Amino acid sequence: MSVRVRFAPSPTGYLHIGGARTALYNWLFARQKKGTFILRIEDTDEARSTDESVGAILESMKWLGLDWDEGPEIQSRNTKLETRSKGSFGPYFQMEANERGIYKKYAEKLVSEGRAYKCYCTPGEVDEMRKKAQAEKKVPKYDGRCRELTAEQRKIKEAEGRKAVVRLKVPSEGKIAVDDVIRGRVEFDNSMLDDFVIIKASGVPTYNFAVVIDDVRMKISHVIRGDDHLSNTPKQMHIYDALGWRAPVFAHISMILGADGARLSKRHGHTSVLEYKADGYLPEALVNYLALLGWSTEDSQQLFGKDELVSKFSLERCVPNAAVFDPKKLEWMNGEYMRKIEPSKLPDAFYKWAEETGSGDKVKGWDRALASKIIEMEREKFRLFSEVPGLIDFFFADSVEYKPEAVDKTLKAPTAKVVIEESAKKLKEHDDFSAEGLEKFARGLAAEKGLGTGKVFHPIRVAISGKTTGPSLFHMMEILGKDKVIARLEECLKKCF
RNA sequence: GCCGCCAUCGUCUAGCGGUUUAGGACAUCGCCCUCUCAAGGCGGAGAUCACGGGUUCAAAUCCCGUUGGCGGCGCCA
Repeated sequence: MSVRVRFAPSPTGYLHIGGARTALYNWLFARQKKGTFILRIEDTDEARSTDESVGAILESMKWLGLDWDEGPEIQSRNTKLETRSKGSFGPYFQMEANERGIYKKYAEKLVSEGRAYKCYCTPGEVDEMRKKAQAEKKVPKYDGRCRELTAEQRKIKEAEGRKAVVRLKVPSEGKIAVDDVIRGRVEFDNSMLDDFVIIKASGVPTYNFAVVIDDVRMKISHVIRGDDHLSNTPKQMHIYDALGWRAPVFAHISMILGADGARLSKRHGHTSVLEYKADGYLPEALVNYLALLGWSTEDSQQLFGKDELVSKFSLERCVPNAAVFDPKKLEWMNGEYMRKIEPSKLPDAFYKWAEETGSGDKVKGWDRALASKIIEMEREKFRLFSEVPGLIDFFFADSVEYKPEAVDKTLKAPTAKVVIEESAKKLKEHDDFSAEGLEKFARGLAAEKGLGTGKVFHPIRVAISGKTTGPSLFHMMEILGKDKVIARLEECLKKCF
């Protein structure tokens, strides 16, 4: 049997971290098994689905490198959206299938076979039933009053102008089992369930119904999805049952939590994949981190190339417990991936990021060739692209911004002033502005004044950069050049003493 | 409320009855390297394996219960 899996997001918001991990696990599994990975947009929520969300999801998938293998030819629909993966096809959309009457066809089949029935109760009436049941400390359920309606009674309801939903007949006794790769066999009492809606009054299928129909239509072999769906699975099992279909293999992966143990949400900071892109994370790093959130190898390996993830991933080694998202570790990992980028390619990668994320204003006015040189030199400092400007912009500034802590720490030293004065004066006569030549100069100055090298190096650093951190002092001076170095030393004498 | 899932260092996890003084990674702390920062190297601290009962010669590992966390109980997905 060939492996066919799908990622089925609902387009009601951006692709978030949890969804991205679900997509990744599906993708990894498909690639490893040489199977098919399908993207299916579950847009049956008529009120909340938006095209912007679809666009954001597709963009996120592409950025993460999670390409899908199948889908309808792109022609009429959403030509504005760049929806294609590697071929000339987009994702599947449930509303498209709905327009073709697919779900309705199956629902009618179930009705004609007596496995489902039309229900004319209004949402208000059903709500009342639930409230009443709850008041009696019973499971809040629909009471099945439309189950045995005669043709005559239906006619009357319809004449009243009532719109019907279709409900599935669910046995009130017995149990139904879900076999899950990660959790083993989980049993549910049928008495917990009611005759749930499979087709809404609008004619649109509900989530549980559409999922099952599509998973079967698309011959999905393994359903890998979030834990939050485990409680829905018995409903879906009853649909498989009623239709006489065999259920796929299930794998419910655990949830991702915020630091406070609550389900990851906006208040925990960034949760959308695109926000991570904007923050200057590398997709390879996010993928690696997400893969490790709930899955691991026996030797606790941390860094994986994508091919390695594909070959080593396994559903059996996914843990059943929820994981807390740790931004610190992601950041560390991103730094690892930054340093994996070939030094000569880092500047272009940075500029590409700046363009794509609209961060161009931060690099405005920079001499690109010079900036590239600096970026390459400072490559080990960067953990995120977004912190690059803050780390190197002092090279391009017209005047130095002196950090108070830096001034306190080094310029307060009694010898600092004379060091800067002497440097400014002597450097005017000094022509070798190579890093080596400058180091020789500074060491010479230290010897001449009988000072430790630190007493010379540090004040100069602060005078020309305004801070105690930064690149190697002499490389920094070389790049800045004679004129700027002297100007900044003089600026410092005016401003800081 | 009912049902379900889960429970090992602060965090991600290894562990699948004896080889464990419970291993790795992030974070944290210290030392080294060093003109600063970063990177790197070395080392430390950090978990009576949620708690309580069993089963067993032997339990982090198996079973039951309690507690706690999370999820679900929609004409949302």
